[in-house]
Amino acid sequence: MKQLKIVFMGTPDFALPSLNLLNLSPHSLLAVVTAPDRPAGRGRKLFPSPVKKWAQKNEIALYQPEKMGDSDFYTRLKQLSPDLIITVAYGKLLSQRILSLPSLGCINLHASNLPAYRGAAPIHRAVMDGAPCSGVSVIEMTDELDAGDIIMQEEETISLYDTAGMLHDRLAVRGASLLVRAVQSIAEGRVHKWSQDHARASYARPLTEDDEVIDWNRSPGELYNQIRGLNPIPGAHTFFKGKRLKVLRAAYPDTEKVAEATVSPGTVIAVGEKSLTVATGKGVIALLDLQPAGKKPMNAASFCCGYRIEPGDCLGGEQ
RNA sequence: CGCGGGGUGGAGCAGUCUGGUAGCUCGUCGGGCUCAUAACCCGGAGGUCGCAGGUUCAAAUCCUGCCCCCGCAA
Repeated sequence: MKQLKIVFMGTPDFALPSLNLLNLSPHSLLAVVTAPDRPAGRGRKLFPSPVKKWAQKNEIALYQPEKMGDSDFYTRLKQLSPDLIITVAYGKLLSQRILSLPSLGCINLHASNLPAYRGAAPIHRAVMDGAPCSGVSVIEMTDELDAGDIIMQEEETISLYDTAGMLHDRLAVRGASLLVRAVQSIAEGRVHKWSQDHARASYARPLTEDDEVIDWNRSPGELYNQIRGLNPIPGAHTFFKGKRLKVLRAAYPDTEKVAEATVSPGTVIAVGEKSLTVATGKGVIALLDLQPAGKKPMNAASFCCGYRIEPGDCLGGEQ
């Protein structure tokens, strides 16, 4: 078996399990590439990406090119002469000449069972859609986004109680394992790849503000999926008394028990010990965990204690 | 110097502008009612009001500095 020289590109937490496993593998991690530090958070301070922190802690060479087309970066990359470039949630598209630089090509770990959910937010979108399963795919990179041949793939069941955060963590770990096995197969020269069924491709659009606002006219099931699909970040939100109110968790709407709401969607039906029941377009949904703007997350009981919400009050509207 | 909200018994909040009795809902403890109860009634315990300094006869409240938490935006 050949010991591969690898350059890794990634940015968020999702990439860390992959880095850890690769670092333990017999292959050589030449360098790590991550997005440049940008002013972020309150006060506009500069924050390093999780991958950058990992690289510093593990003393791996680190690059943070502003642009993929940067010729200095390309030169350095070429000097490293990697056999393989691996990307895991890097956040940037690779230029054509970088794609063709490594002798064994570039591969990407994607958090879906491709060709479903290509693109930016596969985990959130899958849960928001109420999809029964997701997965992890290791693919060859081409100039088309997430469309290259599949090297290895595994399916992951999404339970009715999964949140995007829970699925994210599972896929990061499973993906790391899959990635290392894929690298191994490449090193041993026994890759059995297959092309994606492009006719069945779907895209996971980046999340926008509109995705986060709760439309109480939707059905309880749709709202339930939206809420868990956006948990823990960025969170689904509505408005209460003019202020933003995140809805972090709702009870699974049991269709046999969902009463028909006779009031307009968004109206509070009942204030219980454990939940806040709200009318929707086709029944009711019980909210469990909430977070008013400027406050920490709290359960429905705490929220009802302090915020004096009563049946008849209405959620929604604008600021 | 990006914008903004906040730190008050165990939880969530009001009170701060207009200094002067520590308030509300929930929880908790005890008692009562009840066939019974997480329901209802009565009663009790529990708070350095984030920290430090200042003003004042008097500071949760006004002034100064600091620490911490969070929402938006990126």
